[in-house]
Amino acid sequence: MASIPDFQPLYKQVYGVLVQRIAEGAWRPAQALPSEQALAGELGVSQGTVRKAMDALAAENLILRRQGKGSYVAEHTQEHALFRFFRLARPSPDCRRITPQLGEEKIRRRAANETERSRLKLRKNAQVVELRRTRLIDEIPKVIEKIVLPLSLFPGIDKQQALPNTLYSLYQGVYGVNIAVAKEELRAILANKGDAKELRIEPGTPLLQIDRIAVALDGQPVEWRVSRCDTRDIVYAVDVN
Amino acid sequence: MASIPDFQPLYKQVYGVLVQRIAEGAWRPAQALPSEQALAGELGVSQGTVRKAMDALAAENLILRRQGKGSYVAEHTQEHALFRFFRLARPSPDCRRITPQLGEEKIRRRAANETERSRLKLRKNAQVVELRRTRLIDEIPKVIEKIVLPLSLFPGIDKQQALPNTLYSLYQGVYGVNIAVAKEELRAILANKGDAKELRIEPGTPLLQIDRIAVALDGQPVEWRVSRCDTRDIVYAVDVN
DNA sequence: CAGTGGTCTAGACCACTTA
DNA sequence: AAGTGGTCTAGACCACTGA
Repeated sequence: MASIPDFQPLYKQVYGVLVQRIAEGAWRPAQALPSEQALAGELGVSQGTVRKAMDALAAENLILRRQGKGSYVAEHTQEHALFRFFRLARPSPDCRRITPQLGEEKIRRRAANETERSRLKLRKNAQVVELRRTRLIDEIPKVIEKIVLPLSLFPGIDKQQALPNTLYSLYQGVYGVNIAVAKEELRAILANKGDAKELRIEPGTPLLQIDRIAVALDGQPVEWRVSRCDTRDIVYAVDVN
Repeated sequence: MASIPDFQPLYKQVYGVLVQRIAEGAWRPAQALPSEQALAGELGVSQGTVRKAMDALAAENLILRRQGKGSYVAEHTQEHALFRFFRLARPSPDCRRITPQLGEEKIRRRAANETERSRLKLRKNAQVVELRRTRLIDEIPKVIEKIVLPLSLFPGIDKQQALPNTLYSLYQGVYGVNIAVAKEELRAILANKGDAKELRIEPGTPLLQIDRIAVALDGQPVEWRVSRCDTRDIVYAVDVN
């Protein structure tokens, strides 16, 4: 009768506890979690149950397990975070992933507009930080990015010097914000005059626009990013399975 | 010393056996596999080991498990296959998936050109079937597709009447070809005159081009598909995690 | 009711890491 | 050598399905 969200299996409860602790920053990135035995003892379940929960965490790239060493909160290192979210590659049959360089960068603080409040679920009068930058491939600008962040989650990020290539490691390391998933929407558009100037191309060149909302472990949207890419020499690569 | 591909864990061997049997069509789609107990007995391992292998199969959508009933080879039904590979949706905040209708269709048989031989790993003189069709959304053509198949894998497919909306269920049901993954490459292009006519738009409209190679369970590329989409009202949606 | 997959436990042994 | 995760087993009980 009761349509209460029914009791979860033990291993899912354990999973939930661990996610919450990671989200709270109980264990810093790259720091070892307690061993399976220790957690099993603390939580009063068998080692196998903890294992199943931790295997699920590992499958979602939330932790990294290494035989003989231990389990670690997954670290958004430069390399890692790049290839997790940056999906541009050379077209087949080459298919090599691309490591982009950073180009020009402008950052400013301002009030959120209506679109931003809606996409990022912000209150009226919320402040955001807007970052615009270009990314270069082989020294040539190929991507322009507009990144919008709620200032409340990232206080003083606009005063930070030298933002890294992959912001997600900064979010995680400095602000304790772990990105769980990113929802992307792709479409084809035409370069306007501003795009054309920054990318050194003709207005009217087709561009791939990637509209991304990054969602943290707790389900809150924490970043809105719109990228425009010149895909004449590179492609956006996905594996569907 | 020996860098021989080392012995696999038992459950991976079991996994391999099961994949092979599915690929061979030992169990037809929608037909029940033997129970965990039965397989464990037959293969001489414990039930837990079979379970781990089958859980992996389920995680990859190769089989479907249902408590109380049994495990089934995943069926590429219309609904299923559509939402697995057809990623067009309405832009946020709506986000509903789109079910496209079928429009015009042309099919012909011919020799493979060099690009096709390379993409599909075909021999010289190989024959292919080329299918061109449009897909409608709300009665308006939004996508044009060019699909190229090796005739050797799909004999007589060009004589088939009434090709379904989702070809993958046909490949699986009639030809025993199970699609394991699809590798997609996306880029922005401009509509040429032919595109424009079929989509009833102006030449020079930006289109999202999706270049997909579908790979079967045995690793063979079995379909090359190039889709061109008018993404002014719809988007290609991806979740990255 | 019997049979299925889902959960949970307990314990064994192995492979790898570090000291 | 001690501690970690990885594999494997055996057996228990539960929840769901269908005859």
